[in-house]
Amino acid sequence: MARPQRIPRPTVKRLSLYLRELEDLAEHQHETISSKRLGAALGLTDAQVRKDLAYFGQFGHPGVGYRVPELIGQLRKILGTDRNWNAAVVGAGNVGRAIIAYQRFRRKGFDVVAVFDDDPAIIDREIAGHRVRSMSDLARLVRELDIKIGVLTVPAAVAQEVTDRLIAAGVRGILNFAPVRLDVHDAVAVASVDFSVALEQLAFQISLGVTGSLDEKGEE
Amino acid sequence: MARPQRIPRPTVKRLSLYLRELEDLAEHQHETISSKRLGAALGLTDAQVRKDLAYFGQFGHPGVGYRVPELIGQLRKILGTDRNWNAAVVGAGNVGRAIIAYQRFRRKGFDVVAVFDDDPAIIDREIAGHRVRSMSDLARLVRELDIKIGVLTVPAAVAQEVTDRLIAAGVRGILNFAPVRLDVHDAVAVASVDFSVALEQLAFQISLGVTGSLDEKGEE
DNA sequence: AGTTGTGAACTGATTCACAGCC
DNA sequence: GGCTGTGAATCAGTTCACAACT
Repeated sequence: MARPQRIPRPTVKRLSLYLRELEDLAEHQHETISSKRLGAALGLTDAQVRKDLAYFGQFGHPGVGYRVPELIGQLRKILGTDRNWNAAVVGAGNVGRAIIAYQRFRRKGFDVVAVFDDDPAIIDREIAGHRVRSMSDLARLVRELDIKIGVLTVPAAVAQEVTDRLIAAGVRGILNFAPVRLDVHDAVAVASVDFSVALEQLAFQISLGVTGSLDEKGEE
Repeated sequence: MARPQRIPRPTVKRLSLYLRELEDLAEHQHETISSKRLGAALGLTDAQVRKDLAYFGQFGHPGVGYRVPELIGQLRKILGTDRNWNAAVVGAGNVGRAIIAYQRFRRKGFDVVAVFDDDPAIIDREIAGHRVRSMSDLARLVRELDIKIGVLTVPAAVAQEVTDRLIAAGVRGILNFAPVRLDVHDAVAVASVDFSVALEQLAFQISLGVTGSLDEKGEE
C-alpha cells in the first residue's frame, strides 16, 4: 500500500473533474472511456489524463480504455469520498442555507448533522430541517456527534476565531466560504471557496479581450 | 500602453488575494506594505509577490515598499473591477438567492439587475428586492438592461442550454455555479465555482494524513 | 539601513513519443 | 486496429541573488 510519490497539486483538482465526468458517463450507460475522450470532454490532453491516474495505480486496460464503474470506485477511494463524514455548518446566513440545502453534498458522503449561529433571533429555529444551535454548544456537539468537517459560512471578521474553536473541538477539516486566509496548524485541512475571487477572475478575462478561459482546467 | 507579456494563470488568481489583503490593510490605515509582509500574510515568498506585480508595471518604491491605496487602485484597474458590470442571475434556487443577497458582489462593481427562473410558481415573485422574470424575457432584457455577465445557478442538466441562450443574447462572461464544464466560443469568458470539487479537495487532504493545505496558494 | 525589479537558475508540470498489451 | 503507462524532452512557474534606488 506504499505510495511513495509526490502528487502534483493540479492533479488532485483534476481528479474531481474526472469523477464528475465519469459519473455522468455512468448515468448514460457508458461502460468504458479512453483517456483521449475523457480528456477532450474536459479540455485536457490524453497524456495528462493517463499521467494523473497513473500516480495512483494502473487502472486502465490497454486496447480498451478505463472501465467507468471501476474507475469511479477508485477515484472515490482516492478522494476519500467512499466513506461518510459528519459536518457542521457554522453561520446560517444565505450561503449557509444554500449549503444545507445542497443535495450534492450528501451524495458525496458529507452529512450535515448540525447548524450553528450566534444570532439569538434564529437560534432554535428550523432551517431546511435543521434546528439552529447556539455557538455555546459547539464544542460539546462536535464531540458528541463526531463531527469531522466544519463548513464556515460566517462573516470574514469572525472566521479565524470560529476556525480556532472548531479545531479546538476536534474538527479535521474546514471548508471555508469566508474571504480570508485561515491560519491553521497543519494537522487540519482547509479548502476555500471565494466567490469574489471567481468574479475577479472573470472580470480580468473580460477586460483582457478574452482569449482562453481560466475555467477549470487547472483551477477552479 | 502595450503589455506584450503573457501572464501566468496562477498570477491572476493571486492578484485577487493581494487585493483582498490590501483592502484589509487600508481599513487599518496601513500606508505602505513590503512584498515580504504581504507575501507572509498569504503564505507566499516576497519574490513571488514582486514578480506577480511587476508583470503589470512598476508599482513599488525601493526602500519603502508599495503604497497601499495606490496599489489597490492599480489592482482594481488590472482586474477590471474599477468599472461596473450589469449582471443577471439565472436560477432562483438556494444558491441563486445567496448570490443575489451577497453584498460583496456589489462592492466589486457587479450589479444584479435581473433574476430569471423557469418555475411558474416563483415567476413575478420578489426575492431580495428583485422580481423574478420568466426565461422567455431573457434575450430581450439582456439587451435592454445592457447585461454583460450571467451568473448561472441552475441545475447541471440545463446549464449548457442556458449558457447558449445567454451568449446568444450578448453576454460577455459567465460565472458558473453548476457542476459541469461549459462549452463556449472564446470571445466569452467563463469562471466556475464548484462546491463539490472543493469538498473533494478537502476530503483528499484529510484522508492523506494532511501535510500542507491545498488552500488558496495557487488554487482556490 | 531597507526595499524593489529582474535576469538567471531552478523546480515543477505538461506533452511527446513509443514500447508493450489487447 | 486501438489503447495504456511511462521515461525523456519541453514548457511553465517559482525562487535566487543582486544591481539600483530611497
